[in-house]
Amino acid sequence: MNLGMKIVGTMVRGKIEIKKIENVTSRQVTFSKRRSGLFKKAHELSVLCDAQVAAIVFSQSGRLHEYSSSEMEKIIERYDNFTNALYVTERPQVERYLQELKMEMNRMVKKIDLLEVHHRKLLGQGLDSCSVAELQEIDTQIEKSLGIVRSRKAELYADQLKKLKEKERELLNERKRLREEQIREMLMRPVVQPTLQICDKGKTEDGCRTKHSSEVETDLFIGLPVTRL
Amino acid sequence: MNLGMKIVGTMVRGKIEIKKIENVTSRQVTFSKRRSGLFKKAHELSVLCDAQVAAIVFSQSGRLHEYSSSEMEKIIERYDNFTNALYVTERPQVERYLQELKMEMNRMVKKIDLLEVHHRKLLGQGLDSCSVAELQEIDTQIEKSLGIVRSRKAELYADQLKKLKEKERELLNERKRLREEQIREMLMRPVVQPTLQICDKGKTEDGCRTKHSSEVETDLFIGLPVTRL
DNA sequence: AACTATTGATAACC
DNA sequence: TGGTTATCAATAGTT
Repeated sequence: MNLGMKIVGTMVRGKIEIKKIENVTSRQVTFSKRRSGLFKKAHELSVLCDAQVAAIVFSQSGRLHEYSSSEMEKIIERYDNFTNALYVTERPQVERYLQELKMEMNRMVKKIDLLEVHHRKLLGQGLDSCSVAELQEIDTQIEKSLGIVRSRKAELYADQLKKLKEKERELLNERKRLREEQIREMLMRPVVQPTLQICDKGKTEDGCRTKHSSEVETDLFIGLPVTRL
Repeated sequence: MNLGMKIVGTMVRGKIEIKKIENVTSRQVTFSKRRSGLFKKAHELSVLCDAQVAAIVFSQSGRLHEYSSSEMEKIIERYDNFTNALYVTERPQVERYLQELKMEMNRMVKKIDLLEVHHRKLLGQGLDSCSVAELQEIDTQIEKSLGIVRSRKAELYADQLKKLKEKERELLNERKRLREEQIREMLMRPVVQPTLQICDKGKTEDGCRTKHSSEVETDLFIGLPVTRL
């Protein structure tokens, strides 16, 4: 009956290209129809196949439309499980944890403040707000500390002194022992040795030179014999 | 050609009831076909109407199938915005935030430790690990602090002293002023007053008696006239 | 919002 | 799975 009204050409009634509908009214109508169609299909799928189905649609105007065969949050949570995202239901736990962290930080800030105030007072800063009684207390405290520090210092000095004395004694002993050994060696050594020469003082221009404050009258030169040109 | 094969009764080919398909194979086939149909419809909706569309489907076997016209996480995030849930995509942000908090806490812990160590040293505790140089430094610091505290104390004492002296002077001035005023009042008072009588010395047995070291020879009696019987 | 010609989807079957 | 077809469902264009 409507044959005469048919639009000429290939564009027959009902067939459309899948591309954005430019006519606003037409687009809105189509959106409404197809949206309900989509949700109907989603529902049928969920029922027929016992599947969990969710569909979320934001219209161009920004309005939210949704279908879900069961609670949407449950489905998104399940989806998140699959995609390793943060669970929606983790929120309370995360928030509790954040709360705890923040409280802990507050405690620390307070502790730092207290410490710093006291610390500064011990350093003689920010005393303007102190009463005489407070000042007296700090004075007492500092004096006590000074006493402790000084006695500790004295202790350390005494220790060091003791150690130095011990070392001195050791060194003296060592020197004595070395000197005795040297003399013994000199006396026991055969008169002629290949790598050992007796030189006159100051005659070596090169090589190691060892000098002992000993009673031995000649220096000993240890090493290769000096080649004289 | 297939007419003879038609299922008898009302259930003609192509028409089905929307209820769970019990035949497993049939259900799987239907699921597959309808799922792709759903996604196709979703896609067409998004293109035709310039909408943001997402579809999430869990098959009964637990497999995830999804369609989204743009990034799924963006869509879910937008959805969460509407429903006041924790954004799925917040996870990285939350984790970064947690990291920062923890680093901040570490910094604070270190600061507290440092402060406490120094603080204890200023209090003369835990000096065992200190070298002589450190001890000397602490000694110097403490002595300096003691100087500051004491000068502050001295300052406060001086202040108090000054204030006391001022008060004393004020009190003295006040006393002087009061006395002078009293005298002035006495001198300026008229000689005869209804309530003022001149009496002979010692003659009044009763009433108030005021005695001034003045040149006035007679005493002044202030009060009701004595009734002589 | 309702209508209907037409296309699109899909159940049943292969 | 993938293809075919009869049939029903969806919907574009219209009222």
